[in-house]
Amino acid sequence: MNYWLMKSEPDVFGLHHLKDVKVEPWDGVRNYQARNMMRDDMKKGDIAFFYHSNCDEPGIVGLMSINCSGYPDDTAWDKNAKYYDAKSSPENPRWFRVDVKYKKTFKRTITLKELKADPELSEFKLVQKGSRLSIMPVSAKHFQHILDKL
DNA sequence: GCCAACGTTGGC
DNA sequence: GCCAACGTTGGC
Repeated sequence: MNYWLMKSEPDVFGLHHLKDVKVEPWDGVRNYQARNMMRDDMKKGDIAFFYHSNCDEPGIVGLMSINCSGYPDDTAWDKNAKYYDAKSSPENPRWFRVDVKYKKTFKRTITLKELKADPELSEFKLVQKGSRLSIMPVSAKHFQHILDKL
């Protein structure tokens, strides 16, 4: 089983939204590195941190599980969709998504500030300079270490 | 294949 | 709202 961290802006789609709907496609990702992870590496049963970005208190707010491994993101060929991409088609899909399932809301946010201050997490991509990946792997060791902060 | 211009992300 | 960092695009 693998561990992940996935970012979302709470004003657009936050953990509270996922809690309401339980299961949701993680669509609209238009970045090749993130796509490759969803397409090739994410498996049903994997666990992911839900990270709130672009907000007052950026950080990890809870847990979800991967409910379905990667499959084509059909919003890419929906002309009315925000992330429409003319180069993607049902015959030759360029973008992929997974389904995520709500698992848990933490009692408090594990803030980015806190993660950055932890020397044991210096190798964690999230805290490294200029990291903009919206989806990233988390080692089992880092995952447990972060959970232990609660 | 280089690289300048442009767009996006996301912390602050 | 600013801007640093990074990814993508497209001319050459």
